[in-house]
Amino acid sequence: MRKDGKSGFTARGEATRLRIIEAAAEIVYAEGAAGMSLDEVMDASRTSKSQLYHYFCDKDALIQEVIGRQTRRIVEANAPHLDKLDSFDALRSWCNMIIEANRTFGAIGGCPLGSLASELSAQSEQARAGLANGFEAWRSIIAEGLARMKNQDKLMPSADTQALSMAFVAAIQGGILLSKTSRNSQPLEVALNMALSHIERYVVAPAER
Amino acid sequence: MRKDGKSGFTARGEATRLRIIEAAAEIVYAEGAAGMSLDEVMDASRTSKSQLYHYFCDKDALIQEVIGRQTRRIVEANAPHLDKLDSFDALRSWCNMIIEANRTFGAIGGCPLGSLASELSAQSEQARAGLANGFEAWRSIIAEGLARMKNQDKLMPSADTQALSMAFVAAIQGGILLSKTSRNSQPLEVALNMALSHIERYVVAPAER
DNA sequence: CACGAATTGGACTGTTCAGTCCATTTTTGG
DNA sequence: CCAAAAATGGACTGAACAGTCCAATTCGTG
Repeated sequence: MRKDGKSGFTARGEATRLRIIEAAAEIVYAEGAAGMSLDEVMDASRTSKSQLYHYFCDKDALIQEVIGRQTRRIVEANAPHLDKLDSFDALRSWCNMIIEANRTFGAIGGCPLGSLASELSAQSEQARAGLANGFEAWRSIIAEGLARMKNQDKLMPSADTQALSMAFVAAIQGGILLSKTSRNSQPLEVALNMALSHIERYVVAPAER
Repeated sequence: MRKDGKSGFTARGEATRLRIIEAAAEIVYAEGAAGMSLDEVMDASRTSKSQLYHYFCDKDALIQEVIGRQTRRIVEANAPHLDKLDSFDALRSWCNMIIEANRTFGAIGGCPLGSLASELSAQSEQARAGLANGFEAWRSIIAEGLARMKNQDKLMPSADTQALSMAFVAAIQGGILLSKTSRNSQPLEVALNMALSHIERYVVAPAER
């Protein structure tokens, strides 16, 4: 047995494992965790039952991996924007990216993390904890971006970056949910405008700095 | 056959029908629509299979009734507060009611409408439409309350009550989702504070009126 | 190359579930 | 009180599904 990293799987095995998670993530996004059948995953990932149970101890374990993958994807998609947050305009353009992304991919399925959180938080403590970590990771990079703005004197010292970032995630989630339900991007736009205004109160006017 | 109202069922039949909807609503709230089995509904409502199919053409039709029931309950719970909205403080105390209600009943299950919307909007066009109506009914009574405040010169004429009410529902939904996932009421509180501040900008100061 | 480990194929099982069907009981209106 | 309609009981069916199991194949390494 060759040890590649610490996974205990060979390169081929690891590739299969990833293919399964990828396929499962898509199906979960489209049909929910309860709606995903292992047969569908087998078809979509070109694997067999024994492979599924070779790499994951049961369906719940696979769902848990899907949660991790979706968290990583969201953080990866947002970090580039948040890492160079240096003005209120930059914040606004990040919001526009979210609106655009929702229009393009999420108009029907919504936020992959939000949908899973809604479905699983009350059903599985393990899933709930994983999803809470996911939201926290997301909120955290937003908070860091805001903190950076504060350090650059773009935001007032009184701005509570922890609370502001949390409110932002809430606005995103609520907006996406209403947009998905009404099939209209307006609720998300309205919610993000609220979140932006909320932060705008703490923006330091150019003259002041 | 006696015609009671327009339902086509006798009083006993109508009572059975309601008992089924009530039981289904509780189970759906606890386990989701996909997680609800008809056998559970039968047990909880003390009915048989044939009764379920006598009153509802299939499971989807029953779920649709559950959506209607939950909408009505939310509107009924909020209307008393929103009908006498006459100050920013009244708005604030309505928010406190929401936080309290969430702590008491919804800490685990979240918002019955929000959870269903998240689960079903992408799966069933009929359910999505029903849920969109539900959110719209809720938003609408909030908008009416804000409009009343505007008529009483408590809010500036420039306040867009339609957009403000929509943002409020988004904040509620996002806050409830994060609170349910993190098992902490703080996200909901933070989100509602944001929504309140957002409206506070349009409050007419006592001196001005 | 050979041997053990990793990987894969796929049949099989037991359960759960939505939906069907027919028989029985209860109620209603004349 | 009696026929017709409404309401109910509950067995049954077929499909979907998670999970098990054993055999076959491929791969890595000495």
